[in-house]
Amino acid sequence: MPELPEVQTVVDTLRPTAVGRSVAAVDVWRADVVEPAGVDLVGRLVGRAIADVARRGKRIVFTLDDGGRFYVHLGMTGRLTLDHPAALLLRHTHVVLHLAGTDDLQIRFRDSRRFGGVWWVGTGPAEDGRLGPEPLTLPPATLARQLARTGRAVKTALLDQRVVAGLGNIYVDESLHRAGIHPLTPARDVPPAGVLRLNRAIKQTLRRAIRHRGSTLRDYADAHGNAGGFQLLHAVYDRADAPCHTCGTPIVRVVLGGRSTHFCPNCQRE
DNA sequence: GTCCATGTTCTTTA
DNA sequence: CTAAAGAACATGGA
Repeated sequence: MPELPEVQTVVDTLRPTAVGRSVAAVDVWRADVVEPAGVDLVGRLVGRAIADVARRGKRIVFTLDDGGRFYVHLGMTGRLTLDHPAALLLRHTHVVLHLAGTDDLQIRFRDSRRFGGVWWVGTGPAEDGRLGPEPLTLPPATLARQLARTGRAVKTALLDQRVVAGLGNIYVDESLHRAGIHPLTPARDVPPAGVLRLNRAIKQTLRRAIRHRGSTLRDYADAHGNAGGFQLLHAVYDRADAPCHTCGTPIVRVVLGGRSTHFCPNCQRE
């Protein structure tokens, strides 16, 4: 569910309230969503202040005032919300951070499928060695280099977080449509002009989605519980058989790498 | 009961 | 090593 625009929106709605606040208590209702297994999250967090909340790829990275870091990944159905203590504790709420202060606000992590979780990173250098470059600041030459490394379908390559960090099924389909590139094109066969268009398309698509606070198809909500609005502006995702907004040709849905893939057969030629 | 789902990782197979 | 395909994880909605 949550891809870069959704994660960025959560960070943007969480940061103003969370930064500078101390953690008064931590409830871990399900220890198996916390990694590495057995880490003392309560001991690491209680009494510390939150110095920063940021995004890296699809991760929501918290930095503490002692340099300690942990991140939340929302998986498919995860939510990270700010709640008043009186708010009903909903089913599948796994971790609750109690913030110090007169309002006793809480940051709650809730995830029915539990593909997401909380990862304690520690105080060492940022451990994101497996993540590729950030798409919003990606130079075209870097994208070209990343794509040249593989002959997989460009759609599959862009879903690989080691190639570019933050894109998921929605925004890969949307970006390829905007760039006029067929999703099955082998990544290394995308011509230089196509890489330039793709680089622009990815940035434009993501910025526009962030402006509309992400896409809510089912579960996604920001830290205040509000849904996004970008799903109403999708060009191809979840629009199989509907007319392409550009040319009217029915959008095609195929399965690629086990993921549904949407494209316009007229605007995106092989 | 069936199929599908915005993500990631592992196994199998080539 | 590459990479494709499939399964696995766990839950809920249609």
